[in-house]
Amino acid sequence: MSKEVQVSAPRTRNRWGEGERLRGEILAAASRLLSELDGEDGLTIRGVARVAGIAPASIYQHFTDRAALVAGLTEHEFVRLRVAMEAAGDRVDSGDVVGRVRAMLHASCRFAMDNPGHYRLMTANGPPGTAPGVRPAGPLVDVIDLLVAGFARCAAAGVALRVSPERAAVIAFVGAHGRVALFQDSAKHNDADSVMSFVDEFVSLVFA
Amino acid sequence: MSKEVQVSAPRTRNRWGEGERLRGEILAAASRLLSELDGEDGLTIRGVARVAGIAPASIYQHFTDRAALVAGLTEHEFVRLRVAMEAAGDRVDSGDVVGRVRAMLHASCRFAMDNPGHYRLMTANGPPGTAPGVRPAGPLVDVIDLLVAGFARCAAAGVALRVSPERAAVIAFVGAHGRVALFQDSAKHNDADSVMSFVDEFVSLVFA
DNA sequence: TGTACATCAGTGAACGCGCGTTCACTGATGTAC
DNA sequence: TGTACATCAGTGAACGCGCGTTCACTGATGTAC
Repeated sequence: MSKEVQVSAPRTRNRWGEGERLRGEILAAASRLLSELDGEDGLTIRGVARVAGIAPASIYQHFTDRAALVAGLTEHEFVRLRVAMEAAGDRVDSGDVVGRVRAMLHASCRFAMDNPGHYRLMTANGPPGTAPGVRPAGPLVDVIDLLVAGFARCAAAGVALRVSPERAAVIAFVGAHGRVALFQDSAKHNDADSVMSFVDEFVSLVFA
Repeated sequence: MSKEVQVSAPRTRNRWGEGERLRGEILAAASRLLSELDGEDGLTIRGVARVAGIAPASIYQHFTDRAALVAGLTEHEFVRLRVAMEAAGDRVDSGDVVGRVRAMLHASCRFAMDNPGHYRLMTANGPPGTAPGVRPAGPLVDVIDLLVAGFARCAAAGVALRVSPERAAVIAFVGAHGRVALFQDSAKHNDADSVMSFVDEFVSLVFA
């Protein structure tokens, strides 16, 4: 696999009042870069600028420094993940409550497998330390809340759970995450089918 | 927290024929460095040399390049993890088959929580891709095999499992890993007790 | 309508830094005769 | 026993590189009068 990264054609600058568009282009370039070279280390100001076809200095009009760029990208990708999970859930007949949960989990696995670099970035740096007693916030919690709601619908529909919906959600997500993360680079164990069936097996464990 | 890293006192060189000792000192220095600055990026040849109190060039007598140093450290830490898990298992009465499995899992969680940098290094770069059909090898598989044996002893002792011992081992380890990895930086959710009880809950799911 | 000025999007060149790696070396300790 | 040489553990200085960041700038487009 080549380490070369495609450099865009020379760009034409945005028109007056459309300067904010470059922010999006920068995030898109960063996202592309992270897909090709996985690992946050490869995600440099200069590298992103090269992919975006702009001068490194231009990035500083939209992000105060490298950390802000990485944070911006992370948030951007979390939105993508949540949207993908919700869409996958909605694609399943609303009567099939268990199927909806499974579909959301599958979507998160697919996201992780399709975007290993992004996923690592998103999960490597967890949410900042949370004071005890306070309900933690952060994008990860939002994702898990999607699953909590899903399991709660199962319980409401009369599907017996061995644990609470909150617990089930954490167990399922943690399991899916662990599975994908641990065998990320193992060709044999990370084909989509075996991951999905592992996750299904996992889910079935929380049901009575 | 200070970013300063304690620099050793000027060292006295090893005696004739004892040059190999420096290899161990280098690994120890690298390990220390990884404890204080977590993240593989901080693990530089020059940084390790500083901590070890030697010249950067000296590292090249024991490791061909930075990658070899990182690989050496990884292997070194995997040995530590396996030893810790085995010792924890042996500390439990051999009649308590379930307790032994739990103890091994707890030991792996404790290792991960005490050495987040090391653990990330060990699990971030999974084993190299394995050809389909071949049983994958690698240090991670060795760790999981410890658990497979543990669950197999449970089954042999008449404790009913909902899945095969192999499956149970993967599920338990993946769950523990996911739990620790996902909430690594979240103060509220990563105190030892809550991790251990989460893992116990997890383990109980695989039993009938 | 012209024209001076303000604002915008974006740049080129330079800075200092820490990095991995190489190379010829130093000085102590062993060995052959 | 002496002495020449080999081997060892480890070093100092230099190399070229890519990085994050800054700063004064350029040229196009809008606005005030």
